[in-house]
Amino acid sequence: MTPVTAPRECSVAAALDVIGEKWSLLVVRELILGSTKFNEIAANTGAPRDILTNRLRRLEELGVIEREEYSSRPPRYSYGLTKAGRDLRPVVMALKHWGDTHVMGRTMQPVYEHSCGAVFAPATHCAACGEKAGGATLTRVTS
Amino acid sequence: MTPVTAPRECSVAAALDVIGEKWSLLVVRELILGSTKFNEIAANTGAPRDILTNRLRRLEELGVIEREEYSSRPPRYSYGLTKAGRDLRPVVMALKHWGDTHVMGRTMQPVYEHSCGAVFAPATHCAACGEKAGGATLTRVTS
DNA sequence: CCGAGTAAGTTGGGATTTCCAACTCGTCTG
DNA sequence: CAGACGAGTTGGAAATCCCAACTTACTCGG
Repeated sequence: MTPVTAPRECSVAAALDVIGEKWSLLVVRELILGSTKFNEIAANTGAPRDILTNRLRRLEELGVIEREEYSSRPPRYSYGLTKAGRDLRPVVMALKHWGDTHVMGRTMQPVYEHSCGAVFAPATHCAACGEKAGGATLTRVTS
Repeated sequence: MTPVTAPRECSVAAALDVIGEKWSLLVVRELILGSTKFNEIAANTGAPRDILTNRLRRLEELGVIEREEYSSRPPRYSYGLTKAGRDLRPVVMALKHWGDTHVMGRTMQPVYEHSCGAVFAPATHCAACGEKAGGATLTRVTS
């Protein structure tokens, strides 16, 4: 019997521990969009430089990003996503789509066009069989 | 030419302004999982009660959740998702999947099974034509 | 050689948020 | 009447955040 005060154990919470701090996900967005250098990331996200240093270190520690020394003396580093970081793409895309439809409202045009010509809206499918994954097609295996 | 100091305008940032504060997305998760009452949400998320009050008010203001009076005298409210809130499901699912694979590592079982029998992994498809949407199939329409 | 510029941070200090435990208020329950 | 419940409030300490200025180590133009 878990004590009454124990919050739910959950991988959403675990994920948010890693990328839920302010600026973290914007850093990931920047890296997805191709920024690599400290100043670029700072300018494009608007994050304070000291906080950014913090986030970059932490994300590196946790294996989301990696930095590469592109010059020693003076030591200069560039940043990039690891596989784990690249796997955040669906998260950022989902967030982007939600922001487009529910925050930006009607004041902005949709931003992506699929190769079929339609304005892009994401639909979640099963990666194994390719079929659309609605709520009814999914069964919870663990609590 | 945009001034050097302007951060990138972006719906990801806009979305994070709404649901990027600490606890906000966990509140949404709880509502998706079916919690409706203040104490339930507080216990299951672990959020401090005063912060929770704040987040609930803000999310209501922004149209993500709504509260319903289920008893006047003493006034008691229950919480639920609006359409905008329900549309956050893909975001939470994507986050959950990422947490499962990259944070929980091998210490936990995957949690969903698709009706085809495979362990569920999400793949993003175009909602219009149903085809898989890889990076190359998408073209940016606006900056 | 001198001054300006670039890059990636550090630093100090104040402003803002968060956290926690305890308290309220009105109403049901035994 | 003595709790207990449900949904918050409150006060004050602790942790974070933000900003502007500074540092270090080069490179480039004149």
